[in-house]
Amino acid sequence: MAKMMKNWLTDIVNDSLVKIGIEDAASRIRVEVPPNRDFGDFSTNAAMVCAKSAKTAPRKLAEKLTEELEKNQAVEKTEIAGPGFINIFLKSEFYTQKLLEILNAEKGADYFKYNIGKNEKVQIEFVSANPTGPLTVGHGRQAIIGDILSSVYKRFGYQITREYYFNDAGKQMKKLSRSLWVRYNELFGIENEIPEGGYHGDYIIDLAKDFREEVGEKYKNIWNEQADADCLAKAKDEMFDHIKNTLKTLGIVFDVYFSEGSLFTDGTVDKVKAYFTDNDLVYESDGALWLKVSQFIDEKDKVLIRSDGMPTYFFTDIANHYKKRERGFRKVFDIWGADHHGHIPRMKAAMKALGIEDDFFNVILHQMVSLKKGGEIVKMSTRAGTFTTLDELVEMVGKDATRYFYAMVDKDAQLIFDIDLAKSQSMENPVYYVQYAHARICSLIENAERKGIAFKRGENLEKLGSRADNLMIRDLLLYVDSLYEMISTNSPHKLTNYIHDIAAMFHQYYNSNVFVNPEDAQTSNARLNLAIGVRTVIADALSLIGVDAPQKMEQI
RNA sequence: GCGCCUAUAGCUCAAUCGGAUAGAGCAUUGGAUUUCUAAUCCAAAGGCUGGGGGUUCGAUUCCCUCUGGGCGCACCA
Repeated sequence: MAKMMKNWLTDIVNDSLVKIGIEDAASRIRVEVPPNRDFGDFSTNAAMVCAKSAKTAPRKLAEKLTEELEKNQAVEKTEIAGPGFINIFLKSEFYTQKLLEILNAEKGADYFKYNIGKNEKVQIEFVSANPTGPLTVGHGRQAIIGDILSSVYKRFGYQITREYYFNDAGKQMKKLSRSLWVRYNELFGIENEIPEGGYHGDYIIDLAKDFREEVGEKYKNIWNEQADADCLAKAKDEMFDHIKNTLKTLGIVFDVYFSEGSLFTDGTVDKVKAYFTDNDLVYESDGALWLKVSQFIDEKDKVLIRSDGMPTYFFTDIANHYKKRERGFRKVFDIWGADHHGHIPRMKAAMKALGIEDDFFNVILHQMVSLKKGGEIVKMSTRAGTFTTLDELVEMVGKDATRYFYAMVDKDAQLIFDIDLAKSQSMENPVYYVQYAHARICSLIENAERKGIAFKRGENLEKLGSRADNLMIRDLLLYVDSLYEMISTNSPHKLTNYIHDIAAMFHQYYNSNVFVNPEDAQTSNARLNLAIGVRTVIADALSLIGVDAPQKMEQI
């Protein structure tokens, strides 16, 4: 199992601090990568942070600290800079030893594991679109965020369930079946109105044609319960197949598709209602049942059951989360678009009302996605049928670019997807930059074999040791750190940033170092080992992002 | 009116719980043994980090305020 480099070094720095008589600094000191590679391999702010309590000038304290630090076996030398930064250089032997660990790992994934989750059951719920139409580019964003986070949480030892929550009963589904029926009848020249809030999209027309093939004229001008049920079944099944297929093209498979309806049939909804009633958390007013959320947060009370007897979305979602807790999850993450953020406080209030632990319910919010076409931002609406679907997007730019592009933008920033750009210029997409680094290394190995240099894993590493070698390995060692940083902020873009940097480092290294030199087989082999270390990290990162790591790049 | 997110190079975005000279890609300009695959590399140019205050050794980051953009404020989901 890999160590997190920064933590490991922070411990070393802290040990040194303790030895010079400074305790309790562990939580405040940090080890970072300096902004300029010439400064050092790592740097720490320890002397600056501790100066006040030690009643010593930062640089003076730094002198004492570096003396202690240099006693460590891994440390080559230290330097004091600026207001009191301590820059640390580690020994080449340390780096080659670490490279060996990466190389000797039978599978990269095992070496890069870091078990902090302790097999805790965690659920990540995302997409969760009702089967009323194709997925939009907005759904795509949470599909990718959810999928990548799931993979990385798994890597950190959590038992992850990828869950899709859907409602295939309610009011919207009724409108869906009626919309289909209207379109079906149009095929016979019979005009009816698509219901208010119904579905106008072209995909309904396609469905209608299919439906006519299947049932002929059976429901021509006939609307009854049977027609409703058949239209609903047709629309729902087709839409769900379609959605699942879209997700599959993006490489996403859910562990559980959870039906909202089951919360009613298995008694969960009744149970939650009884709990609220018993604990005096609800009251009736205007014929509706209200939850006293105002007891918990600064908001007005909310309706659980409408005056017509139908439960609200709020209520079923409370039941959904109650059920999640009952199903044994210790923690859940819901990935929601920013348009749902108003829902968060009241859900938290409901969790409190139910006596569920504060850290159980978590929302990962992402900002909205819009499309740019012909230089203009396109507004999208599922119900009006004016949107670009996720399929269309994947079709245009491909799975890898779609995933990478969604992942690389901070979830808190709005994502504007420029369709024309994605279509016209593949060079625009940084995914190729990373993939190319991987392919380049593959071809290096091939080339070495052609020139009679048989690759020997883990040998000749003593030939490494240049500054460039050390820094390349240092960056590889920061991989697990970057994964950890990613899940501690739930931000997939940290990973794409990291791996882009690795690719850049490698491309630079490649241009100034010869890998395959028949006249110096030993150095060649050492560098090939380094290259394979890089490839291992890139391949692993790309697999977490869900992007292919090609052996060869097609030339443009 | 209230709440959440956001504002960084011409464009799309980074910047490690407050750190050193704010970095990449694309676009522009000039270069790289006709290659270990040039989807690469090197260099130049491009910034009062939306405006103004504050906190401290130090602010793109934290606080206040103003302005612009997105999204919410239902007996919709």
